[in-house]
Amino acid sequence: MPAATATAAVDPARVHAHLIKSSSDDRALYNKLITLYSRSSATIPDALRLFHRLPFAPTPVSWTAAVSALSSDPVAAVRLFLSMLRGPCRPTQATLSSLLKSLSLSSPPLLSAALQLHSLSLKLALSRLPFSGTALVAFYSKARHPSDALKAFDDLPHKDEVCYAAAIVGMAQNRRPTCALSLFAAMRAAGVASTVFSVSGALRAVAHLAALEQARVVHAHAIVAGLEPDLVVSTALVDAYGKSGLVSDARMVFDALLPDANLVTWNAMLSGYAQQGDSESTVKLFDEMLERKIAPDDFSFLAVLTAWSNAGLVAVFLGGTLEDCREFYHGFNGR
DNA sequence: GTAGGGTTAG
Repeated sequence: MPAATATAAVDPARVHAHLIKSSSDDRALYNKLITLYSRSSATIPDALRLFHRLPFAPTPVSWTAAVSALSSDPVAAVRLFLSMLRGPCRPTQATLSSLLKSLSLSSPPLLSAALQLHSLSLKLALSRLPFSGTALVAFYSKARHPSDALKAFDDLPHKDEVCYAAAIVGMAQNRRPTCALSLFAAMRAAGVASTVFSVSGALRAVAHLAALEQARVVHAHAIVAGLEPDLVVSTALVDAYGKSGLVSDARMVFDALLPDANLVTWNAMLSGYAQQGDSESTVKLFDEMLERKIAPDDFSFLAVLTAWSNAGLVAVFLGGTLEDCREFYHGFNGR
C-alpha cells in the first residue's frame, strides 16, 4: 500500500497551518486538503470542518471531495449532496461516481437512492461519461441487477478497460459466466487492454463454468499480458483450475506464489482438493497452513468438511457452527 | 484539486 503510506506521511494539519499563515487561497490545494484530512489519521469531521470554512465558495471539486470524505456514511453523503444541489454548483461525474460507490458499500446497497442518482445523471447527461457510467455498471452489479448493469454498460459510447472490467466482474459476480466471458472476448476484439481486474473477473467466470480449456486460455493470456504475478489473478487461477478439476495445475500456480499467498489463496487451493474428494491432500495442506501461522476461517473449515464429505468420510454433518467444525477437525486428527 | 473496476462459498 505505497499510496496510503505516502498519503499518511503528509500531515494535513501542517499543510493547513501553512496555508493559513501564508493567507493562500489556492483552491486546488484546499480541495486536496479536504481529501488529505479524510484519508489521514485525522477524522472525517476534520475534513468537513475545513470544507465548511473554506476561504472561497466551494467549487464542484470541493463538494466532491467532501461527499467522498463521507463515503463510509452513505446517508450523510447523500444529505451533503442535497445541500450541493440547493446551491449554484452542479454535480460532475466525479460527484456521482463517489456517491454511487458509497451507496454500493451499504448492505444491502441503497437501490432507491441509486435509481434517483441514475435519473439525475440522465438529466445532466452524465450517465454516458466514463466514470459515472462505470459507477452505474458497478452499482447495479453489486445490487444484483445484472441486466441493468448491462444496459448501463451498453449505453457507454467509449468503452475503456475500467468499464469492461466492471461489466466482466459484474456478470461473474451475478453468476452469468457465459456473459462475462463474451464481454472478455469482446474487449479483446475491440483492442482494449486487459487488466488484473478484467482477467480476475474472467477467471471467476471460468471457475463457475468449470471450463478447463478456458482456464488454460486465460492463463496463457495472463502470462503474455504480464498479469500473472498479481496475487489476485494467481488466486483466481488457482480457483479456476481447481474448479475445473485440474488440481495439479492449480498446485503449480499455488506453489509459484506460495510466499505471497494469502488466506483466500490457501482456501482456493483447499477447496480444489476438497472438490476432488482428496481428503488427504486437503488435510495435509490445512496442517501446512496452520504451521505457517495462517489462521483458517469458515472457508477453510468448509473445504475440509467438503473433502471428507466427498470422500465419503462424513455421513451427516448438520447445523454445525465454526466452533463445532474446529472441534470436529481437532477430534478427527487426534489432538 | 475531486471520481469508476479484483480472488475463496452459497
